[in-house]
Amino acid sequence: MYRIDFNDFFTSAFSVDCILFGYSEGEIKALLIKRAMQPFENLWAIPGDLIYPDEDLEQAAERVLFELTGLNNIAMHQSQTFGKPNRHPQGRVITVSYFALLRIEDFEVKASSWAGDVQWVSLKNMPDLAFDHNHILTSTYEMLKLKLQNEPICFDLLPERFTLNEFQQLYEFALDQAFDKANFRKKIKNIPLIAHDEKQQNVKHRPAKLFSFDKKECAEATAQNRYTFKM
Amino acid sequence: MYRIDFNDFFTSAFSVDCILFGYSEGEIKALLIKRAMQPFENLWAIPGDLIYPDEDLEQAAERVLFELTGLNNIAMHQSQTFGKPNRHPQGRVITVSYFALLRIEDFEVKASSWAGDVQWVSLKNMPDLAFDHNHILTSTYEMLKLKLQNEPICFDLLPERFTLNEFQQLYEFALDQAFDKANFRKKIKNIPLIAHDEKQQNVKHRPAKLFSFDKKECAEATAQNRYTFKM
DNA sequence: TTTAATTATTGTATATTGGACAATAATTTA
DNA sequence: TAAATTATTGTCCAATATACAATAATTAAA
Repeated sequence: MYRIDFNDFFTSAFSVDCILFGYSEGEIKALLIKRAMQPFENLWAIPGDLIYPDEDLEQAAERVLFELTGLNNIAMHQSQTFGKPNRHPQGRVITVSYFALLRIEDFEVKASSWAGDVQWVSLKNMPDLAFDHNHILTSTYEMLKLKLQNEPICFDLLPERFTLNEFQQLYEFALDQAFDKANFRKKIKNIPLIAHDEKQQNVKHRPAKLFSFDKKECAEATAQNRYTFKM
Repeated sequence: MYRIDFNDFFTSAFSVDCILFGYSEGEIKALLIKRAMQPFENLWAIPGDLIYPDEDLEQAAERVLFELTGLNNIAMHQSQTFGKPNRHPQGRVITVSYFALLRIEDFEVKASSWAGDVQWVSLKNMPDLAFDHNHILTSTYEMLKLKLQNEPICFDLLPERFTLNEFQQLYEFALDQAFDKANFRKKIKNIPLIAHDEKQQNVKHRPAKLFSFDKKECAEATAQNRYTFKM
């Protein structure tokens, strides 16, 4: 069989595209940049970058996130890989998409060298994006919904201590679906939470109790299939 | 030895690794090859190959499958992408894993140029594999279980017409879990099946009715979240 | 201090689903 | 014709889900 030389294969690049999901004003949004360079100059796009030759994939995703937001220590989750031969006009670039969930209020985005403008855009009002980014965004949102219900990623979005209402709202925004308060609390009974004595501050009504996530117990439960995040 | 040039990102290669899952004798197995070349010569490995520069990812996965089994028209499903910088001793190779479900009896595997031997190996009896293939295999099996319960991939494994028992056995083998016949039939009520008048042939007992999968109705139902494959 | 307003939290009654198991039906083989 | 085998359907009880109501805790205004 005909085989081209091994080194001839080393003519491609790979990139990560980082989809940052957040919610505010009752909508789930993605952080987009306005491209400051060709190709697709001035079009909105998912922030991403080529991966350095000695860099791990997840490491690259976290670097892009840091450059854009200054945020460290946010876990990025792998979604899917996109590699149609002509998806990038300047060469063969296969891209791995990663996503994270963020609290929009928690930080300020900074335009970086490769981004002229940065903005949170509602998924329901998405313009035409650069490259195949509309497709990547849609697929990754599906993956978010799938993983949210099968892995303990919900806690990446919440602050260390949170109220059960905040927990519920996360599901409501992400899945775009309303839940009954009382029933939601029943469903999460097998998710290991730690109840604290501490309460919400500075609210104009009865303050809610604060909870945190029991990571140790959850790791055990996960291994034994004892929890579910299915709503 | 391959040398990294930091100024040129186009110095990496991509491969696909194809995990073929099948079942026989009450066990779920993966098709492995014995490597006929360096590196990891003589070790068992997941069949895979570098992606040609003008080749789509899925196309590459299907090519590898065809070279190994002679099978066409089998849908390959993307699982995850693995890219630790040193996972391949000869250079930076990022690999995208794909999987398919097959009926072991339906075809004969052929050793190809790059495979000295080919064998179905039970997941419960897995030796040390080449590269990071044990890790890839484990992750991909988890993805199989996840997707089986969230997407209509179960029908890729079954023949066009199948009995409800065959349908049930697929779940039992893939998830490694037994189900009650009567209850299984209740659970699949929202999966759109077409009942035929035709029956099983050449069985030594009451023949079962044959069913097929209503792809059109399922596409609609999928879009509207009206079905579930959750067991 | 009292009361209205607001939200948190818990409870209850009913409907729906899940699981164990039994009953019946259809076919082949002796 | 009967025994054997497997398919298919039904039933009872337990568990879970859903709708909705009741109670509790707190703030703010009267």
